[in-house]
Amino acid sequence: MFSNTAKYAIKACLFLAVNSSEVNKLVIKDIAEPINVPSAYIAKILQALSKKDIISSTRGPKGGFYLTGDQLQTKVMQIIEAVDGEERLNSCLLSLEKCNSDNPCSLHHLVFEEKNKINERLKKTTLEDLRKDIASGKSILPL
Amino acid sequence: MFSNTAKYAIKACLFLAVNSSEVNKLVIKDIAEPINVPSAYIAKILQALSKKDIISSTRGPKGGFYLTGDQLQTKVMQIIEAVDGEERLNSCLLSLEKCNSDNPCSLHHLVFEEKNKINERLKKTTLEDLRKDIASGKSILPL
DNA sequence: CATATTTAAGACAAAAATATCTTTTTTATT
DNA sequence: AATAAAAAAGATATTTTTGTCTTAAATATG
Repeated sequence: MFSNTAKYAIKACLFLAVNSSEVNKLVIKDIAEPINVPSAYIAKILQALSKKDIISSTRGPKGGFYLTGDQLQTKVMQIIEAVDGEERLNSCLLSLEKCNSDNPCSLHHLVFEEKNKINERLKKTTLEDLRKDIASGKSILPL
Repeated sequence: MFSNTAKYAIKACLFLAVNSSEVNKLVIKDIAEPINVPSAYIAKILQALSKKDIISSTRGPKGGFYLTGDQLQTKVMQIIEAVDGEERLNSCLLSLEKCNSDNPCSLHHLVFEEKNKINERLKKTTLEDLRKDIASGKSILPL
């Protein structure tokens, strides 16, 4: 469905949403270990997310990664697109260039509606939403 | 969503469903070109599908690939699983080992229902079903 | 200002997926 | 029986994804 990189990115952002703040920054090691992702690799991903302003970072002693209030409003889809590009989730199941409802590939109607629903949710759901679910016990932090 | 290999496999099977029969076998070149997949690569995939009895083949002059009546009843999901393995479509979005409704990862409830619906359809829909859709103009052959 | 700590950047490495090439086996036809 | 056509099998090559390592830049603190 999405790449490993995207999964890692979502896990890391969620972990930051739950555990970080502007006054409680987290260093790479303290993110990588709990979410169970190679630390040099997640470092690269966090770097990319930071460059796209999806997360925040400061260097030096007492530095680390964190989310601002604004960044808690990031949609899950934005994270996915930031690392996987826009294509991946929106492309046709059979990779046809112009598959759409007027010119549907053979699997189009099998998945169209549900795929759209999922995409709509990913576009609507924010890190803050997910954080609340975790806080209330509705879901668990991904480890 | 699924691998390139799975997409290629589905395309090839659909092409066979529409264009082949026990008395009208197709050689690799005549499958690879129309569906726009590298012929040496689709050859390997067809080999694997043939070994799993999802398609049929005979060697030598007048040989080639084709589907039997029984094989037209193959479910799309069987093709996907034959090349991608069972994991890919059933695994958790965040790759948690034990994500389920009792122990849901943070994205679980965002996609659970729709993912299930899609999977159910892929498990139910046969090549013959898709062939009919194509014959009736409801969808197009993937090229 | 020197030092230590942290992310940023860039080069490099390994593994997996995708793709190709060569040889072998099967089989229809002459 | 010889030949040619086709898939099967296996080896190799390329590309992409995933992962690591090294050096540079920034910054807090003594």
